[in-house]
Amino acid sequence: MVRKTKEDAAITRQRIIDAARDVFLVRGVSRTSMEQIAAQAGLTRGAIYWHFDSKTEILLALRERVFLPLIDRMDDTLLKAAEGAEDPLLNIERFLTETIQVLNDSSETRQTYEIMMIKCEYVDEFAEVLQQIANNCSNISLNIKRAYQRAQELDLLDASCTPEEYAMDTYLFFSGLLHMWIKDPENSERRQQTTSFIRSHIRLRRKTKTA
Amino acid sequence: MVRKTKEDAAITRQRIIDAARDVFLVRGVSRTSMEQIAAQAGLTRGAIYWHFDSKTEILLALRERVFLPLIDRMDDTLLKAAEGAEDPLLNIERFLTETIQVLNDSSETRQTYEIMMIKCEYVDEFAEVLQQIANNCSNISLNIKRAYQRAQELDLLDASCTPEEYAMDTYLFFSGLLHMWIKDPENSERRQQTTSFIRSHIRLRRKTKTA
DNA sequence: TAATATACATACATTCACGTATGTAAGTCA
DNA sequence: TGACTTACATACGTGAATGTATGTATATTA
Repeated sequence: MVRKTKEDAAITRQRIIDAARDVFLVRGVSRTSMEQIAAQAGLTRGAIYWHFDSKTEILLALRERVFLPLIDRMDDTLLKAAEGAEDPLLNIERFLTETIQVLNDSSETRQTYEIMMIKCEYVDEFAEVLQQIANNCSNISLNIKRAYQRAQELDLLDASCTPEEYAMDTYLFFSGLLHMWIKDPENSERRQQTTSFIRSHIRLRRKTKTA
Repeated sequence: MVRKTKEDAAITRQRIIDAARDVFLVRGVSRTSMEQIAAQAGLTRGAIYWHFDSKTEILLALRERVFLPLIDRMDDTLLKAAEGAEDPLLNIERFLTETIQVLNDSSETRQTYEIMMIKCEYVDEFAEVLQQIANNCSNISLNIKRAYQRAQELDLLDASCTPEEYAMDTYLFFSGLLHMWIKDPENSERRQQTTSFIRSHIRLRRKTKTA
């Protein structure tokens, strides 16, 4: 069994990505060798070098496979919050909850996030990834702001802050929440309270909160 | 000039740490070799191996030198917030502002944070560092909670959330703020607005905000 | 069905970083 | 003042990872 069909090759490629994710998670990206990835995938380095030019490309493939769908999903939810007829605050809450839910449901996503957050060094070729992430984040930030502006139009917002201020506060909350969630051990108390944290965060912003 | 006095040796040790910080920041911890650190410090690997057993020990020394003082300072400020006679909310705000101020003023602190956040992989020996950081954070989190409880006793808190909820929200805000601050480029717009972000975060919690 | 491209495995050469061993001049101490 | 220790520099051996070159059996295609 040497030469495979195209479908087989696609499966092999995915096997490599999955294997890399497993090894990256345990050994960190830098300390992971091509040999280790190959062994985990039940292949040799030759196979890996045929599918990928370098370890960096594997990591990029790993990232694209998880980040892009999630970013799209987040953008969608937030766009609904900004333009939909429904309660924008509820939609922002939904955006936060859904994102955490994805991490909860998909171990692939969860592990990839963990690798990108605390098992990877952003230098040289990888500095640009940080820039891409920043771009995604600023887009999310913008959409959160729009949603809050919509909420203000609907007179749902407490008057103590501007939509811009609420948006930044929520963005920073979200960022902190992701980091906490990833770094906390599985089934930790805080992880399970996440939904509650999100609810109180949103509750703070509602006009009728003292009613 | 070979053998130095004890003071000279201490200076050399510090030179190594400073050099390591410079190289770590550019090349990342894993890609940095002892040789590169030595060159940056104007020494040879022999000197480094005399002062440190491994690269990990240099990184730990680098961390201790910056983290411990900052953690102490944060604990102090928060303790004052929880026990002092002054407005606890103002003291929480001060805690946030002061911490960012340290990052602003001390390039050593700023660079060390950047290394720990995005130029370092938390695996093997370094997994325990993550645990230590978690412990520090949970202590900070606890003190924030106490400060909010004190604020509630003084009837300064808006009633929409409990002190625990406010504390977690502030902790997550703080965490997100640090990450944003470190990742943003120098003199970025957001970095300069940090004080404003903090103010509105605290303003949200004040009872008299609608007055 | 022959030619060619594909999907790997195997083999090889090179580099690089590491740890250690050894050298050495100056400081320290009795 | 001599013996010992310190604070490094230098030299050496080793393993590990890398990239590439080559081999090869099977798909694919004309």
